[in-house]
Amino acid sequence: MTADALRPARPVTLEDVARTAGVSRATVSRVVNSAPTVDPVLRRKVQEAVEATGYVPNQAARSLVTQRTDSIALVVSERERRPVEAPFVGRMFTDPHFGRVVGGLLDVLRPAGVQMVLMLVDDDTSRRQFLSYLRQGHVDGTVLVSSHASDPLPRLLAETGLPAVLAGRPAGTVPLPYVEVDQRAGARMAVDRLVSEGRRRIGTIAGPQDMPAAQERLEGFRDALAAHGITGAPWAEADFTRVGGAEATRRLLSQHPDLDGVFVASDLMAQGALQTLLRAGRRLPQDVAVVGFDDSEAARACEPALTTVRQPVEEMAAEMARLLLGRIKQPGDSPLSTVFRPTLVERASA
Amino acid sequence: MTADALRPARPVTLEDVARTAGVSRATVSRVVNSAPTVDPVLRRKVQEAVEATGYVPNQAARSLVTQRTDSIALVVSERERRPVEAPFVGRMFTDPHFGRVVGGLLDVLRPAGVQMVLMLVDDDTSRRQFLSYLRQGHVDGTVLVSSHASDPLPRLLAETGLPAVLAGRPAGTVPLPYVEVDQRAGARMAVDRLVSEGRRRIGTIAGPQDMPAAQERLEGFRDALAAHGITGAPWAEADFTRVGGAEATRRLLSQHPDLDGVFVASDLMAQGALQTLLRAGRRLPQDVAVVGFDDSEAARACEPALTTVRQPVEEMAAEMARLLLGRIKQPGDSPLSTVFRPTLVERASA
DNA sequence: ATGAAAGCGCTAACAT
DNA sequence: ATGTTAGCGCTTTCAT
Repeated sequence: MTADALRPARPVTLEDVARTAGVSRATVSRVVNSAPTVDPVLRRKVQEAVEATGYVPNQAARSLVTQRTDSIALVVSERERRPVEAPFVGRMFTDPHFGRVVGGLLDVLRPAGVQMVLMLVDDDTSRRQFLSYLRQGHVDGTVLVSSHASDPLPRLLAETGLPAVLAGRPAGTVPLPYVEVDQRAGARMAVDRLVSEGRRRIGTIAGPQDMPAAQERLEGFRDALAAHGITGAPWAEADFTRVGGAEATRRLLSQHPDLDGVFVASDLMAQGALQTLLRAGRRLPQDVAVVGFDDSEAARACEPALTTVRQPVEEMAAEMARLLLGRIKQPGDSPLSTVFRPTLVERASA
Repeated sequence: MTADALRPARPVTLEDVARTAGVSRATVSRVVNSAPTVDPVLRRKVQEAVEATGYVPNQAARSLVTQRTDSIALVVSERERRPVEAPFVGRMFTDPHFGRVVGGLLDVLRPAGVQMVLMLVDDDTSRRQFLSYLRQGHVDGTVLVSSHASDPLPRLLAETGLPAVLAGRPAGTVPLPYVEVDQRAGARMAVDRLVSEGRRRIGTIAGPQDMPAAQERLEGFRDALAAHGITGAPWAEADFTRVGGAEATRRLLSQHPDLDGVFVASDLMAQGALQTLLRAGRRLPQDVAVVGFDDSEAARACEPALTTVRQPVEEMAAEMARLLLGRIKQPGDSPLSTVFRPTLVERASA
């Protein structure tokens, strides 16, 4: 009946394990970090001591010497909100897209033992705070989701020289790897579908034209139509929200009541577009066929279910995590971006 | 033209600031941590030196000595998925609810300078990993979102004795504070609305009956109907997803084709319910009135827009953050839970 | 009010 | 292959 019976409140350290196993701290450290050069016998002994003591390494101490934290930041950068608007974070978090990105990242990070710190940047102060956080070495790298083209953060992030990956191609030229889907190819698939369904009076609801992704979807749309000999197709701009999509569709429809096909640059906006079309008495897809973009849950929730361009969000997020971990390991490697191929998911709306 | 011109790659430390300011490290530390006992003159000097050098404290070093990390974990605990199912994380992350919780938490954590680490627990391994992570002192506290009643995590978390707050009342008796909405009151509001609209043949689509929240919504529904002299109302159980809601409604409808009102225990399920009702040829709300629960974006996306019981998700999440920060500061305080009042949001479906 | 000095727990040379 | 030792950057007694 020794004092061992009651485990002390004091956390177990390397020292304790070393004493229990009858070896030095260095050896315990080697075993814990699975260094190759350890005698199998001692290794067993240490492993048993670790088990017996319930030892868990102290990350702060480890980081202090290794200069690594085994964690990365997922940074969501949004446009500053005016004081009138409510508290609580902006659009990104209420978009189902966000959760899927988190899921894809976690899928790669967890097996690698890397934690994810979630940060929101939406004004000068939070941007400054985030940048010091980075420079402090709080995290080993960053995945940045930036939602607007005028965002200075991608460039500032690149200037830190620290490992980072962008979700989507940035607006200007930023020397940072990014992951995205081939926007033009996606738009082309949508158009081809509409045309093959016999539609000729085709319009589009585009996303915010200060965002590269939205621009490319619009350009891809036009190029694809041109390939079918159609030019000057009508379009309206919206903000990637459902309500925005509904309003833009109203504008488009009032000017072009004879539309028989619409490419909507996001499923959320398409949800709004369907509402507007239905209320305007159009039958879907008989009178107007609609193709969305994303293949989010919203597409399935639509009535009729939405034919849409699938963006493999989770796979893309997983790739971002892989790219980032790679750059953390080999900071010298040249920044390699990845572009995914979209696919068309055929449902009822077109 | 000194060597100062080119800032060294080596990060600035307390030592550097001390030298620049001509004081000891201790004094710099006091200034940085705004200790009261510092001469105003020295304080200025130090502040200037901090500014000049661009000093940022090293969190690892600080944590090592303070035993605090200024970060908390947001843990999502989900039921283990069968190997057949795809990789990538489960339901929680694709639920718009999740993003709103994140938003509410961040709203309180950011001003407090506390970071949020996102973790997913979905099997024994990840549960064990999370618990060591906690015991290692990686984070100062935990917000746990547990999605199923059989989850052992709330109890295990309580047993660590570390600061923690639960999102929603736990299944058994767990000595941990929680935040939730008054589920029964919410169900009563829904029923009262349906009854006041003249409905008498009322049914409900309940959530998974192993979840306390789902149970209480069902009980509240029955109690409220009883208060109106209605008993034996039909019900069907679903899993809080849109598809599940659609199927459950089909079952309910086939057995009770004369229903004229339905309380659906979540907006997502209500979205599915509306689809089923519409396809069954019911006019909404003339033939069947529907009331949902949550007031999520899904409610607005419904056609017709969904009358629903609003759960102030962001406010509740903010309260969780406040509770947790309080317990981190005063671990002795008794665990105080908070129950929020729901409100009815009137739209077109009832 | 300030400084000197002792660690916090760990890893990585270096020595053996 | 193993142990010894010197820090990593910071806070916090303890003197002064």
